[in-house]
Amino acid sequence: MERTYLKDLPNLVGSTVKIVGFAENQREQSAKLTFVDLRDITGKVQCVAYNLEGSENMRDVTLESVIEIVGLVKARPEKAVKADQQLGAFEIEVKEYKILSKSEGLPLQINAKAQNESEADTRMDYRWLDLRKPEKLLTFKVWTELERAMIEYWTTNNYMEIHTPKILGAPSETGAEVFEVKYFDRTAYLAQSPQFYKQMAMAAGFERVFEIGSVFRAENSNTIRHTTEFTGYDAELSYIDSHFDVMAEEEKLIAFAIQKVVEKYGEEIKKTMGVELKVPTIPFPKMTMVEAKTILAKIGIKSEKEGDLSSEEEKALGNYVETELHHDFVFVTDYPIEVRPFYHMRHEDNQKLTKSFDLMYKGIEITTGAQREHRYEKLVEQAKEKGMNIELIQFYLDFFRYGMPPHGGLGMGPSRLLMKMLGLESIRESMFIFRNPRRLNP
RNA sequence: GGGGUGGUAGCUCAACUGGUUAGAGCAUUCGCCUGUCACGCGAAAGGUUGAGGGUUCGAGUCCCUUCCAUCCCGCCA
Repeated sequence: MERTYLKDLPNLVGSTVKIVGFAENQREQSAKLTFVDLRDITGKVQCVAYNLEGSENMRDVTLESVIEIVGLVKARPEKAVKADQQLGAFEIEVKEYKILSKSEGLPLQINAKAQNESEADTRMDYRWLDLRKPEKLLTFKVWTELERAMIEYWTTNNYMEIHTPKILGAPSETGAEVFEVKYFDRTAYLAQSPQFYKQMAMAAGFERVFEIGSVFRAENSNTIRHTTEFTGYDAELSYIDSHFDVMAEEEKLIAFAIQKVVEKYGEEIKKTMGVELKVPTIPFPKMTMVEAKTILAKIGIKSEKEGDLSSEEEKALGNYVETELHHDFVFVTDYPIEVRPFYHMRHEDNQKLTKSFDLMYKGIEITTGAQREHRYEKLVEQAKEKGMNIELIQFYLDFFRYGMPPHGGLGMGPSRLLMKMLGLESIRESMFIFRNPRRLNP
């Protein structure tokens, strides 16, 4: 007998079906009558076992056990439906059931009986149980659609997908700290970014590339928006005139992807998470760092350091953009060279400023991008000025010696984007499995 | 890495100024109950109060050390 998804039950009243899932709740009404609420990936249904012969009448079903039920789909008695808020107008009259895998006493409470959600640390220890909650599952349905839409955007706009090595002979120089790994008798590094290789793709004539891959940051950061290993979305494109071309691509990409998410899950997100997800308008607001600082000064946020935004400033700017410009996103451009890596291109008329940008979303940074310096001599000069070990990065500099198109690109953190899209309280909630400086399991 | 807050049963929490045997709900096990839906009723089991040291007649409670968690800052996406 074929398994039936719970969402399809309303069309199957009167027929006998086989359903499978987790036992979310169990109510022993008597020795002869037991209710079990079954949950699968599409929904929930109440299953009624009355006086079953040759079994324990579902009294042996512990919470979260995996069970298989064969039963009759019935409209629920009218009285029962009125009283019920949680479960639908249909139920299953159990004919037979099988416990496929019995659950022990749970280490955290995951059904409606839980008065408080378990602490984050406990939930992360038992992430697979935490994720059984339908609202947590939704995060990853949304992630899937977001990523699918971005791939659709990229592939229909002539980007090629690449996969670059994560074990590197030299750090990828994003400015972030790097993990060392033993590589036979040498030291290798985990990629902080596919930066060098997506630029190599430009040298290879790919013109436009994107990559979805893991990035590693050896930073002892303990905040709700940091993690030591996360998925990065990277894009790089050739023959641009400036960083504005990169920003134009990114805003189209994000608006397209969010639109797809809203179309598919907007209602469900509103219902389960209480968040009204808006499709952002194009173009996104843009301002230079100097302009951002001026605005912040005007609204009374003191600047802690020149040429960069503190997290307080990022939040304040996010609020300002939301209330004054009615937008969730804002590009901040023209960062000074001190806070940017050597490969960012500088303005022709101001060698102190880079043709770079960060994209802020609801007060946090989700992207860094720039036009890259593609002229070999200039690049070497900037690397030296930054005190780079030229020998160590010569393999990268060589990409620029035999003709390199002008290009630029960006790196985005989807887990941060998701966190803000869905109003999650921490980045660990938007990741399948979370890593921080201390957590290596599960 | 710096700072704040916290750590009590499997989970979520309680325990007044230090005071007898550290409690409750849920979960688990057992008993009762034909319509519950956070079902209800009864019972059992469950604890080195994160760890180590100290003060005291007496420490979950006060002090020191240490570990862990969490939030904020820094770093960054």
